[in-house]
Amino acid sequence: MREFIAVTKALADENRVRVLMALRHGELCACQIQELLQLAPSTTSKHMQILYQARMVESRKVGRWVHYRLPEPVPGWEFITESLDWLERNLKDTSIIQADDERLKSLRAKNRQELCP
Amino acid sequence: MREFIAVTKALADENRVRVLMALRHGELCACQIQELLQLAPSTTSKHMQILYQARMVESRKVGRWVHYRLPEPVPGWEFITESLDWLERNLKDTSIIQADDERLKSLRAKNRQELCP
DNA sequence: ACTAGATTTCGACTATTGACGAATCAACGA
DNA sequence: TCGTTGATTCGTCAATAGTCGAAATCTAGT
Repeated sequence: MREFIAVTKALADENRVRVLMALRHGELCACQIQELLQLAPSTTSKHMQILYQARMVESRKVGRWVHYRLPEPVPGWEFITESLDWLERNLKDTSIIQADDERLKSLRAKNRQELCP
Repeated sequence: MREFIAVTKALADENRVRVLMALRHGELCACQIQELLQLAPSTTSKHMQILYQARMVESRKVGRWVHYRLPEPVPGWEFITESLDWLERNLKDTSIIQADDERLKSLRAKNRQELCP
């Protein structure tokens, strides 16, 4: 129950929901997430920490850069992937997410070089 | 998106999740919910208000008594019933909910008379 | 070792939220 | 009408949460 509530609390913020929706297209670097959300680096880091602790994202470090992605399905933790499916089904056509998806195209293309050199 | 976040915020509290799980067995009166949660009447009322405004519960008034129940499915609001299904699938076997279910048996039986005379 | 860049941690501030008791409102019965 | 009861609203407090800038940490290159 405690882990479940950690997930529901993680979902109770629009910026974090936007991050999860962005990650459904594939891994993103912390700098790309920060650029997407237009938040301070520290705020972005704090949000990612909450998602990480709720096991809603996984991360790997490449040099200075941290890449986040959605988690692999794990037996016993189906409620996490189910919640992510629930987000996708219901939010993929909303204007905020579609605007984010649009911006993500350029963010993913060019900012691999400019944002994460 | 705003309504969706209202739902995720409503889910971000254990007591409110417990209420929703309790309501899956059928309608409850405010006094029964209050008894189940062991919270002050004002706190209980505030929680139910949050659930009501997120459209996660419906209510009807009978004299002094207010009865709450889970909402009927409404086209365009599938994310609500989907969230409730998500709760049920993943929490019905947890100890907190099972303990609640046990207490609900007596609450539903006797307290129709003692709690809501 | 020094510099630069990315990220995290820290501290402060503001906003939000959960909890309570008191006050208020609505309904009911004498 | 008045007193009682159930529920809601209001006000207060403490805790939590989102945000920022500064500082610290980590990594890489020279």
